[in-house]
Amino acid sequence: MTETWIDRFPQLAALPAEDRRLLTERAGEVSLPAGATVFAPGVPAQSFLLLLDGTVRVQQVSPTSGREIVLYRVTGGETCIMTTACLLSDEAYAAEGVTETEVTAVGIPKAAFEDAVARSPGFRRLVFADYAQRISDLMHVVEEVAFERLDKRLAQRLLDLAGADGAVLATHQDLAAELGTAREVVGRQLKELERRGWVSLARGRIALVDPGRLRTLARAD
Amino acid sequence: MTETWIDRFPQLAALPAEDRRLLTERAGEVSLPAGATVFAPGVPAQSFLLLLDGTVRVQQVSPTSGREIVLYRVTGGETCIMTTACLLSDEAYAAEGVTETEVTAVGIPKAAFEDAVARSPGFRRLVFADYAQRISDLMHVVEEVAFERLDKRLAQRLLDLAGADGAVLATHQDLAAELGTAREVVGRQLKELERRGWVSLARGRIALVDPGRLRTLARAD
DNA sequence: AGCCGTATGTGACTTAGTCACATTTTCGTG
DNA sequence: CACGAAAATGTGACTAAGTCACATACGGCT
Repeated sequence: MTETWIDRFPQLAALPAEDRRLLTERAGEVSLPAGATVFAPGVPAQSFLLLLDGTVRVQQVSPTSGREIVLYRVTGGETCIMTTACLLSDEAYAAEGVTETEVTAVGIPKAAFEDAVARSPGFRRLVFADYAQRISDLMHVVEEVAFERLDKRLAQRLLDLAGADGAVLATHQDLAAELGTAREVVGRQLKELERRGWVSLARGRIALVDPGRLRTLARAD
Repeated sequence: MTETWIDRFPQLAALPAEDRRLLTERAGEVSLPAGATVFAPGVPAQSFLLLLDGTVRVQQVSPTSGREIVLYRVTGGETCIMTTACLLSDEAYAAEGVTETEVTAVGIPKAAFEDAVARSPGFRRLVFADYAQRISDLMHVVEEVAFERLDKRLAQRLLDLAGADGAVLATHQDLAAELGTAREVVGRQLKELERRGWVSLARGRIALVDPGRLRTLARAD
């Protein structure tokens, strides 16, 4: 038997052969360049999406101020419940999904998805687990925005976004959109972190000089 | 055939008799007094809940400041996805559900729920639609907290919470918990609304004197 | 009438967001 | 290589929101 995408996900690979055939037979692999819009308000989705490689950033855009906030990211092995939800219930969302890297994914047509949910307990578990995860993510965003201080949230984001070289490649505007705040505010916060010697700033790049201190700030009550 | 709870929900009543039996046979009606905790962090749920009467308020409590914010309300005909999600994927939530009125609900055991999801496309649609609705609710909260002004949000809440007599029975603390802010802030906002003659204040009661103006404020960009 | 718990009020202060610009950096093109 | 445009960042003055530490006020009970 040939190696298929399904073997790359433990929960799916563990399914009975019958269930796996159900999925592989009717699913098609798709690939998207970085920066592509996966879904957006007013654009109905037509298939259930399971990511293989890359990441999709899901963000909400303010209808009024034009400000943005990142809700969560979808990565390999995860499903994009926004498309699923649109597919299954015609809810209109104010969110949009954008690929951050090149992305390969598997698209399962609506009918095949329904079949799989009906016939495969394992697949069902996967889908529900993803919903639960996203709800958890959203609640975490609410908690942060409503209750946490911005310096703490920024420190956490910098740590999350840092590459292997300990630097974040992002503009102040990018970070403002991560946190749902304004560019100037991020600029001032970053300058304060630089004053303390915890980061060093360059155009489009923030080097984390003292990740330890940042971590302490991010964990502070 | 006797009238059962299932007949009260169009989506469920429309199911084939077979599917309906699946649900009614193994489900039990429960009833809770006002103010009861339906679920809370650390308390695992054991059945899928479908509300018949009353409302459950789902809120998030800040681990740090002790502040709260209301996420959404579950009312008749809706399911409590928090319990569902816990049931199906062991996610730990920071949210809690509290009955606001006396509540009657139907509890469907995990196994029966799984069966129904597998066998009944209509039931499946109901469950997924509820998930979609809650995700939509949560995104709305994020949008409000991150992007909207407090006076606007307060005006909207007052209109939402007003009884038939055009008054809201709530303390400043209650309203602060609705909006995820602090009591003093609500107090000041209310006083400003009173100064403008749009509401009149009494202990534990806010009378909406000029709902039209409040609506305009709530809709303002 | 006096008491107690709950609800509300207040001022001073910090943090965050807004607005209207000024300045700097980068990069492609002539 | 200079030039100009676009993108990124800086700044000050101001408003909005949240925090803290209290002071009062009210309602119902004994």
